[in-house]
Amino acid sequence: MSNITSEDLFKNIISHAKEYGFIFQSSEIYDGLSAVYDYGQNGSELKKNIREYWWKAMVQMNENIVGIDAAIFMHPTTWKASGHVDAFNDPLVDNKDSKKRYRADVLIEDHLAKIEAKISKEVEKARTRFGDSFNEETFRTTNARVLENQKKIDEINMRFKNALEVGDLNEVRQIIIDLEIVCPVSGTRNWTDVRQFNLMFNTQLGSVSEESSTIYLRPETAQGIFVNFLNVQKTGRMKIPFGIAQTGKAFRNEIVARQFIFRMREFEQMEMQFFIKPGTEMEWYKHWKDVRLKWHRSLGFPETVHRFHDHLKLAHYANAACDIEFKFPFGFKELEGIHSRTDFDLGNHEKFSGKKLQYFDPDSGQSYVPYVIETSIGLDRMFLAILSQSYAEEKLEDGSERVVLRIPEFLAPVKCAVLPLVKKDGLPEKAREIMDRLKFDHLCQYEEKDSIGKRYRRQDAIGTPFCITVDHQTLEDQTVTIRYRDSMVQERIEVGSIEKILIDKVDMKKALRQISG
RNA sequence: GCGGAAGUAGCUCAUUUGGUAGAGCAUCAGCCUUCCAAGCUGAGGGUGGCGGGUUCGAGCCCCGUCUUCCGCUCCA
Repeated sequence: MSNITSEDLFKNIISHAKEYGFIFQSSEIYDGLSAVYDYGQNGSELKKNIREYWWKAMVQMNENIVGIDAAIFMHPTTWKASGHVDAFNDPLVDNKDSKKRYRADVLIEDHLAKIEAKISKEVEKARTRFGDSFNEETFRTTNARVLENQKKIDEINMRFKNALEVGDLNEVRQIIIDLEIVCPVSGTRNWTDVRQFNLMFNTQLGSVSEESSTIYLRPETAQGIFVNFLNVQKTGRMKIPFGIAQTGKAFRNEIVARQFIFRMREFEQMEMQFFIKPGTEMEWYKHWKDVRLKWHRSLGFPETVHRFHDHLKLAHYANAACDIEFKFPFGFKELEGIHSRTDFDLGNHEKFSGKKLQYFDPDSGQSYVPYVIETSIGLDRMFLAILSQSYAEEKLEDGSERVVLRIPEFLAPVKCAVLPLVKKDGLPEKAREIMDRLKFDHLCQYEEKDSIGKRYRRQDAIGTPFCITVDHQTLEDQTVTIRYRDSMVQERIEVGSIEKILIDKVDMKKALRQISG
């Protein structure tokens, strides 16, 4: 459809996802939960297949990459070491007029700096007045105006410190109001409440609340790999370079979460941390960029839907970083990140745990903290990429319309539908017989309700790549028609050859061969 | 988070100053038997997002709340 806007298209994809059992809003009967979604009967299959394809491509196809499955709960110190506790724990306040958001502590500190500047000015004035005989120390401890300002600073500091310690955000707001701090943009004092935006969800470990300690739901899976670096390296006798892969849920308390499953509070990551010798990071960085792009391209979508986006402003842990972006209906957006994380994580875990996280290099006879190249892809985003790229509204030659999901065959939720042309004359029995054989290899569906055309359309809508139709001729010569989702072409094939043909067409092997060459 | 819009059956939508809620499609049962949706008959399904208020009476008016969408803002 050429005249459909991308906004409408995206809306249609979302309703299609719900109508055909791919994605439901979480807790919908209770009005839903914002930015949390459930995968339905078809969605969970597609998601599982994507995960499996990633896992095979990363772990099964690479001798030097192994997988783990670390717990979501981790020791709280993990997140101090990773930088998540400090970096994402700020009290924020908005100015209602300018709509600008500020860190409350920064506003107050800026105000303190202004008072501090006043003091410095007094000191400088005095210095020029008194010349060589000037004693700054004495001046600072005796001058009335300096003392008054210093007293102000101390009082504010004390008040602010207390407020933060007891977590009294109203008091923080009151400080801003009492100090008559204005917004640099609007110049007004029209402030919202001060709010704490924590990136991480926390919960209690321990059944009795008084004895319990606060732990976090992991905001990324990577740290589960880093804290197990030594365990895996030693028990697996891994030699650098080697990688550890993991898929699993992560949780982020997003301030604004939107665009369907693109940004969710609970989501699944597929990550691989590749441990290397320091100094070799740029070549490995390039290597994994190439490898990962190849993986994406192996799905057979047009090359124009992917592009690299290099990060100019780097995160605290990285010395090179880029995204593989995908052309979603709402524009190019990050799908996978490839980061050169240096020895930031392992180094910090060494510091915080007091354990040596080093690798002994037998060639050089030296130990070092390995550098890390990370590949990190959002499974839910990958799901959305495949869903939106596969979705097509078609006008057929006879004037009718169909909605079809051209999901790569080996990822499709249902691989094959078995359909008796009519619901009598022994055709259902024959179809059941075929179904019972195929189900050992693939997830298949049997359908006998409604006209054959209607059933084909239903299978198109969930992306089933093949339909096997049993008709009267089948009973005579043991042949059926196989009907292709994308072309709608039908062929007559022998019943006995169905299994072989299907396996050939839906096997993941073909795609894996493509990326391993 | 701020501003705007919306929420009626599984879906798309009606119900013209407030007077006991309807259609199409879908679903289910039966009939028909036909290789690309839309044949016939019948049935089920809604305390109008939720809570409160005004009123003799609220899907409709008012307030709150939840969810979604759009714009802004934020994003390791």
